[in-house]
Amino acid sequence: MLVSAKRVSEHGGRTFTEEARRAQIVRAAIDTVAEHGYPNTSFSKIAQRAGLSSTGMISYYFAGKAELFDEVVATVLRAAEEFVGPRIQHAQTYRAKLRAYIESNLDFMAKYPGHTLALAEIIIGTRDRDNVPVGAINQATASIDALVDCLDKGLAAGEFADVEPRVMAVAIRGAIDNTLRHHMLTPGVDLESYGSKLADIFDRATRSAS
Amino acid sequence: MLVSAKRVSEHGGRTFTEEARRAQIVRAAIDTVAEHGYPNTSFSKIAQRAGLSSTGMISYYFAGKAELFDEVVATVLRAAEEFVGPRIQHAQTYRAKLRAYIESNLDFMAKYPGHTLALAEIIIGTRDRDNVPVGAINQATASIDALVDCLDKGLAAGEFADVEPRVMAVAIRGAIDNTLRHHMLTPGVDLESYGSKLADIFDRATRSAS
Amino acid sequence: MLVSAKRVSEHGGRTFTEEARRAQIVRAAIDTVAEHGYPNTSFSKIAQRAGLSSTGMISYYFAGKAELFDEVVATVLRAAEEFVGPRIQHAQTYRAKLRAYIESNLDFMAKYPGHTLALAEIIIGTRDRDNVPVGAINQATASIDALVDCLDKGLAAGEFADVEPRVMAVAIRGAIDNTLRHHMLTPGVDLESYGSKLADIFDRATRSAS
Amino acid sequence: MLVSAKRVSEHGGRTFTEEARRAQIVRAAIDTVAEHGYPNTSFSKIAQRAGLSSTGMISYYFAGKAELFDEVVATVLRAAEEFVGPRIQHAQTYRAKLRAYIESNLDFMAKYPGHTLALAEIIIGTRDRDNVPVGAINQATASIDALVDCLDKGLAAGEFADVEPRVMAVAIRGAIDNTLRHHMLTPGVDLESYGSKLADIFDRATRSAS
DNA sequence: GATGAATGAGTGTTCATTCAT
DNA sequence: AATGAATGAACACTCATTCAT
Repeated sequence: MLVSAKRVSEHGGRTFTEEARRAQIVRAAIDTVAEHGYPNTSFSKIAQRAGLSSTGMISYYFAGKAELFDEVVATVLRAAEEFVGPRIQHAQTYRAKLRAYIESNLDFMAKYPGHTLALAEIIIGTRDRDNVPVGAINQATASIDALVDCLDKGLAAGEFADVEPRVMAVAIRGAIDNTLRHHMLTPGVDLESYGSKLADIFDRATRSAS
Repeated sequence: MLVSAKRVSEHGGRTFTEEARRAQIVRAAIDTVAEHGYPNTSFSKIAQRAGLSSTGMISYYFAGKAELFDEVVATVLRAAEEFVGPRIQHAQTYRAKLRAYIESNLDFMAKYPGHTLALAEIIIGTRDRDNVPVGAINQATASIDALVDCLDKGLAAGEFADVEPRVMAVAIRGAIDNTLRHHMLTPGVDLESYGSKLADIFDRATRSAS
Repeated sequence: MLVSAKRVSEHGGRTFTEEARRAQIVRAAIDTVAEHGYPNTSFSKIAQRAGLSSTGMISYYFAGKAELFDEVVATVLRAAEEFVGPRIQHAQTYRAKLRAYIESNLDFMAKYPGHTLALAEIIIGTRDRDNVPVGAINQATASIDALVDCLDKGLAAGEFADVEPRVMAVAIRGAIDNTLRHHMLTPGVDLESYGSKLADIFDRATRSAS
Repeated sequence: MLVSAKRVSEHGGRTFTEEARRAQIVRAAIDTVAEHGYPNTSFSKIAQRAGLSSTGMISYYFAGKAELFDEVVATVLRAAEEFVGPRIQHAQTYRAKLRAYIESNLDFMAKYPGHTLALAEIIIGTRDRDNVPVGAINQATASIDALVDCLDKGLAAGEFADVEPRVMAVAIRGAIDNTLRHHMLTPGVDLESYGSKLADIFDRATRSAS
């Protein structure tokens, strides 16, 4: 049997050009959601931004609306993880890891505000056919679980005091996301300086009340 | 000229039945958004839930989609304010007011989870024709501003240490909202117990690092 | 048998107040058509302009859309006839009557531009259920017939030369109506001065070519 | 890159089939307006007549109602110009040109009564959002201006006497259009014979009163 | 593999009319 | 006699998806 001339990437047996097209569409989808909001995002707006002549192309490359936005979410999360992950791992103490988590998240937002905004819109707006916001479960819990894990270990190591890890993790994640939202509405805000201040808040919150 | 037999309420010269219908539609809209998500909410879904024969009825009572959802937002915010306001005013110190703010917000969410969920979806999903999420600005800043004011006064009174009021306010609001979101996804969570724990977190965060 | 307390006018057994309401609605309809055009004229626009609280009132006083606009047409034609008729009758020769017809028509238009505009829009736009513009037939032929009659008699009296009455009548009527239309689009035009010039044209056209 | 297999016409980068569909829809629109009148013309009536499965197809090929009817007007005017133009240019004197204008206009109407009728309805019925019948301005003034120009030149050449060009032009145009209207209502009329008689009228009207 | 064309259900909104009171 | 409320069909238009080529 001959090997196919078209090289196939590791992603579900797709060719390189196929993968490139998908990436192009995903990028256009991110930008469109960021600009128009998820409810106002349609295939035709995405196709237009991607420079495609018809919406049929999108359906050709993605099985449906759900698959496209799943890929969008995955893409943004992957980018965020690549940006944030190393900085957390590089930190020595759990307290330092917590600070790195908060600050690097805000740095990522500052660098890719559209990505983060689109992510939030899609996660909140997407539901499966049982009306359960299924994408949200995966993503939100994944992000939260990582934080919980960090807090758990820090507690065990005696670095944090008086912390209920899950409550704290949910609060931190919400604080980070809301900071972006606040930033989008009041453009004067400097996200980077917010990072260290936000980190300060939760640094203090994880100390004993003394 | 005799006084009209139809009694007119204080709301913009509308009759009682008119006001009742509007309230009925607003209620149905809240429930529909909470269940299906804002992007999947249509007039026909709302009409169906409200037991109306056609979507035309909704257009008959509301000038447009925007007016309906403006009223939804206003209704939920009014309810929240009535619930939360007195508890904050009743607290004596600013530190106590902060705790009351957090706890009563979570209590409100526990009591009317659909209201709060719908509110968040609409605020995030609604944009004006310049793609600016205009409802969000009004509401979000209003809620944030109230918190900032409380923190400012507490700082002046020497009750809080090391606080940058706006950063802190944004964080608190985000933590509260995300707690609801987390609660919706993982139904086991007890919102009321979360309230005091969340209050603890920000109580500690507003103390001096010692 | 007792006489009804409500006085009844000669118009199909309607009371005075009824007739007043109808007149009020007809007036509002004329203005609305003149301003928005016949295709954009709806009962709600008319009701609004007439100061009525609901469109139901219009349906209450008029059996349907057709009856309302029939009355509008009749009203405008009656007004025009009252304005134009005496001036024609007062003229001594048929040539003078023709001039009087043209000039007084343009004077009427100058005085009630909305009426004439609305009339034209409705006549052109209205069809019965067989798609025949039925109102138009009645009105247009009535107006044309009067002109034809005048030209016929003038011909018999030897005042006009080389005239095919119907062709001429249609041309005159069209010239008059188009002058109004032209006036509406280019507001600088002085309708009154146009009247004598238009009369000159057809005065010459009815002379022998010699 | 290879040249696309789909051939593209010169009209705004549209393909042949696209252009064909548009023409088909425009044709159906003309017929529908001629039969039902402009106010009673809807996308669904047009789609039905064009043999299309849904009104969505029309929106697919035309950006909106306005674009469709703009194209209808342009199509009819183009056809009329192609029909009328050469006959006017072929005439040697301005007096002959005037006769050619009137007669060829009526010949066109006799050949395409639906086109002309539809044109008149759309022009009269269409307004922009300031209630200005904008299409009318362009078309009516264009047609009038051509006539005015002819009369001006004829005056300068000493062919016409005692003529106020604009008044005369408006009268001629109105006479022509009204003749069509009259013809539609009373089908016995022979438009072609009307043409020479109408030309006679304005031929006489442009001679000196002697 | 790629695409332009087509589909049909769905969107919010307006319409003239009816009806119970 | 008069009216506010309600109706349901129709409106122009957009949607994600399918399909023949």
